Amino acid sequence: MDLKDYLKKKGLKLTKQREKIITHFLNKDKHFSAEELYNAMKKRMPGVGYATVYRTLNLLVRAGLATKISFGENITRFEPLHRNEHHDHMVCIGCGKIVEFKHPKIERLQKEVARRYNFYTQSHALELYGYCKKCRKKNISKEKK
Amino acid sequence: MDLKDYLKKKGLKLTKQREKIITHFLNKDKHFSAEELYNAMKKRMPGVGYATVYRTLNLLVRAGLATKISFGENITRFEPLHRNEHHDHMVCIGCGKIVEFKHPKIERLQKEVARRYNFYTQSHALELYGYCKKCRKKNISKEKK
DNA sequence: ATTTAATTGAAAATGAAAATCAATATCAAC
DNA sequence: GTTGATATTGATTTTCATTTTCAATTAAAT
Ligand SMILES: [Mn+2]
Ligand SMILES: [Mn+2]
Ligand SMILES: [Zn+2]
Ligand SMILES: [Zn+2]
Repeated sequence: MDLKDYLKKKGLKLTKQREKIITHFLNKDKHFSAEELYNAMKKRMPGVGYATVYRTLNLLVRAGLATKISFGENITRFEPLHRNEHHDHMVCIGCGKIVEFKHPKIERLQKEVARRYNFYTQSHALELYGYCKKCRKKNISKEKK
Repeated sequence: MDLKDYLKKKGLKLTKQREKIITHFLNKDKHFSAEELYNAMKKRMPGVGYATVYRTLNLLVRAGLATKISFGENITRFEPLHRNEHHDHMVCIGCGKIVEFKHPKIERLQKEVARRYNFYTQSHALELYGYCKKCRKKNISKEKK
């Protein structure tokens, strides 16, 4: 964990709640919303406050250990960055399932477009919205009724 | 305008404010936020209410003449759909400028990935965040100071 | 012109996220 | 280990974007 380095550098403290929230967040490989993470933490730390979860999540972003992402809902989600492998997302609008994928060729073509427009890209977001295999099947059987 | 068809079909009415808001929105080729459009309309229709702008924008989405998009800010933007040509976006995080681009090859590769994962794509979002040429220059000259 | 239902603007309500603040916990210095 | 400065906590309030409510107004079909 080079979180400790960050905290020391900034004169911040490692509290019990931070430790537990961060451990939970970084271990589960999910795209947590603040609410989801809060609910998960309540079970292990009944006293936690909502605000602490928000604060910790933002701390992780500042420390470079997480990023904010949004999947078309009007809520912010957070994604651990410790694996540090860039990827994009497929989001099932039926069940909410999120599938990660990599596609180097697409990445390359994105750079190409940017260059064409004299645009200096810092980050990008690519999301496919649709139905996963399961939800697709469900939809088809519904339509038949 | 096949907006009138939609209104008739749904038993809705074409009011003065709707007419003006919609005309303004569809003519300017911008990615309006509700607030921006409200401010633009206030000048032409001092009495308009904020709620009416929101309602009209949502009406356009329901009618299939606009879509909601979000560019990483925590506000919703609306994009006219009348040209009906799909495109993706480059967003300048310096000046807010939005550049539209098309890249059929990227689109094709997206479909390919989806197929690979048995994912049935309904829509997608691809946004490049970075600096436009102008803002790039500004940044460089700042760094030198 | 009459009637009916949709629409409007103002204000209140909502929901996610951030800010406030008094009480508490961390941790570096002793 | 104790102390003390200061960062953090949880509860609460505030903010901000968006939606809802509601009484008054307006569109448009008859
Ligand atoms: Mn991911
Ligand atoms: Mn556009
Ligand atoms: Zn699904
Ligand atoms: Zn710019």
